[in-house]
Amino acid sequence: MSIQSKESVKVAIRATGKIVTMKDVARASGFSPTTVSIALNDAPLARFLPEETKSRIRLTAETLGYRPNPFARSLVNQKSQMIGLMVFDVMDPYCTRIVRGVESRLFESSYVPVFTDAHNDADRFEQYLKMLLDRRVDALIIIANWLALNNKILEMVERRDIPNVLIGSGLSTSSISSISFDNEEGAFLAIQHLYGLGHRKIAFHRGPSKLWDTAARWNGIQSFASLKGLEIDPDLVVSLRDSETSIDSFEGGYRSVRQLLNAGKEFTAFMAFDDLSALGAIRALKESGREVPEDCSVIGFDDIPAASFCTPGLTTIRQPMERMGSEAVDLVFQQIHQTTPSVTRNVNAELVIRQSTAQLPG
Amino acid sequence: MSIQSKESVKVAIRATGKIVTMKDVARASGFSPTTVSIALNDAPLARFLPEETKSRIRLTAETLGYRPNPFARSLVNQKSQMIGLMVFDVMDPYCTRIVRGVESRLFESSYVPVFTDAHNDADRFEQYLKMLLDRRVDALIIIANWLALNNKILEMVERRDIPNVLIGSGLSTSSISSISFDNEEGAFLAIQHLYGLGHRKIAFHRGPSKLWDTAARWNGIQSFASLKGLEIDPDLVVSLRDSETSIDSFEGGYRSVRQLLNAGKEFTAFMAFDDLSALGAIRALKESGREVPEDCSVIGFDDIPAASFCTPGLTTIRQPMERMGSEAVDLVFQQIHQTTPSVTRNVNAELVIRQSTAQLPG
DNA sequence: TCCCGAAGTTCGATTTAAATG
DNA sequence: GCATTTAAATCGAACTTCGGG
Repeated sequence: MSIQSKESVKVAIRATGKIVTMKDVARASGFSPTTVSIALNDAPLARFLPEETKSRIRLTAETLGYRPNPFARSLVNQKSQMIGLMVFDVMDPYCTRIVRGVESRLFESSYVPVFTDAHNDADRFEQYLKMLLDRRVDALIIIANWLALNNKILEMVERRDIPNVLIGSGLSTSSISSISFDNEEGAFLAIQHLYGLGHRKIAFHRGPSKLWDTAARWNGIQSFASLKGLEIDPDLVVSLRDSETSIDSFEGGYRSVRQLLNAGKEFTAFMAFDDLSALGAIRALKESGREVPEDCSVIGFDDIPAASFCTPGLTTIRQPMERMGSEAVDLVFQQIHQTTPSVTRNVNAELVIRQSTAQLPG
Repeated sequence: MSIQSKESVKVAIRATGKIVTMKDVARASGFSPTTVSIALNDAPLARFLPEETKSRIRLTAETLGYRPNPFARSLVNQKSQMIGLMVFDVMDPYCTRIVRGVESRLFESSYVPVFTDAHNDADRFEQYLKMLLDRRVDALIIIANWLALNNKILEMVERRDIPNVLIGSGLSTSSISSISFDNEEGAFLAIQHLYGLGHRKIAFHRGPSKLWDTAARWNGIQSFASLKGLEIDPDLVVSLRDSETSIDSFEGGYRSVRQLLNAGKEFTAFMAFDDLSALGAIRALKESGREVPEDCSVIGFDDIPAASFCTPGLTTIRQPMERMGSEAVDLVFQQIHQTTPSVTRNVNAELVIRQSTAQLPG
């Protein structure tokens, strides 16, 4: 009786916001904390507990509104059930869709992402890395491009020996996993598309030399060119500057096309480094009185959201970013659960045809 | 001597990845764990410790590479140093910039955001809410629009009595803080701009009735109209459907304009509900052979990134989203540190003039 | 010996109350 | 009694070991 009345007090306390602990469940159910723990976690020993006991414990836990304290739990098993998500720039539409992919897959699990954004700055990245490590995240998912190549950072990750995966960088070592996109194939598809529409005088926009992707895409272009005997006019090749951050590439595309136009170069198609620079290119073309795609076809790379929202819709090479995100999660889970060695997984490119490219008249 | 050699063993162990605890620092420095804790945290009692002691402890902690275990710490002081960030849809460009704002301000503190994305789904939102609460986040920052109005959810937040702030919803109660945007002012500025350019036959695009913003913006429009004696032709008012999620509004804008055009309505300007629907409107106009802004001016709302990347650049009402994000952080910190009551803070609208609006000829 | 259940230790810190010279 | 330092309790759960029927 007195126990009963104590319990109703407890329930009243909970309603006022007090936290219910396992001990409370134990008291209320009449079992010891040990038994409660075993029952609620379906621990190995739980097979010896009669169903009656287990269900009674579960019931009281339920009615008391018991929720295990994650800190206590993490303290004993040394797992945070959190994964560190490191992005180089959320404002970059490229990141956004990857984040979505990561989040979606993570939601199905009991893990939760701790979000960090490096603002395209290596120092900030490093600080965040330390923070995440201090917080004992169970794994690291890194969306890196410009700054991924900072060796100091990679070494930090390697030394900690923490499950990890790099998204969107060709790099991978014996202790660093990565999801990489087939840039070469993507560029090949892009130029193939333009070529198929009859274009021969194509202007090319190379990315920043610092960026891994640049070389790979250029290889794709060259392999198609040599396959078809297409000549690439060096005068029609412009490069994005290294200093530019991802979001600046709009400006870069704009400037590059103006530069070509001012120099009086003739071309019927422009293959941009990415979607943002393609949009910049379109702006420059329109300002000079040229219509897209009537006077000049433009093709981008990435398939960011804006590519479909602009008019004309931008033909582009789609990176399956959401899938890259979810596969990254799969990869770190493998490492967490089965201590799998690091691997590299590759995803394919896809051509998305919209309205910015058209058959060359004549 | 033997102590010394033990220590070098310890250091060797650290190099192989073993974790250094406070006890290790105590042993190595020759003080008790208590003293170490006091010294490293600059606890009140630290003022009784001689500088000599403190610095020696700090030094050994440093050389041993000691990092406090966050779980143990959280366990005693019942604080996670994490804040829950709840977004209704990361893919929505509206969210992205707010996330940046939140992250930026948070970086300066020792807090870290746990990221969740509701995918515009109330159930998913609720599940995430429970997860975050179970994880004992110290506060909640919620970017909500469509689904914020779900009372069940708000009640959950209220009952938990956890520091919180809602971004982008007019709502606020005695226990829910919010950052709200002056939609009325924004809409006023927009129509004022069009009016100032000479437009009188303006088509309006109302948002979904479910959405708080819709009514506020409409008020802004009407107050300007009555101020200037401008007549609003009911035939030129179209509404976005409720079922549409944020990202669908492109389609909504497109359909609305086609609808007007098919019905043979005449208008020289179109005031969209948001940027995405404005971009949809532009597509519809161009497909019908109308040029923007020559044949029809278009104004958006929000100032998402794509607004500046498209050609013509979209004139729009800018919501200071990054600031809203960082102010949200300020608000929850106030609640965490000084247990301030809930408040509502308002931020102002700003007109951003680009190329999609022009003086009415004649 | 077989269930079933519990006491006690551990995780790594913070904090109170007390002890040392 | 003062200036320093520390033993011991605590946070909440998991797990190992041990005892009673």
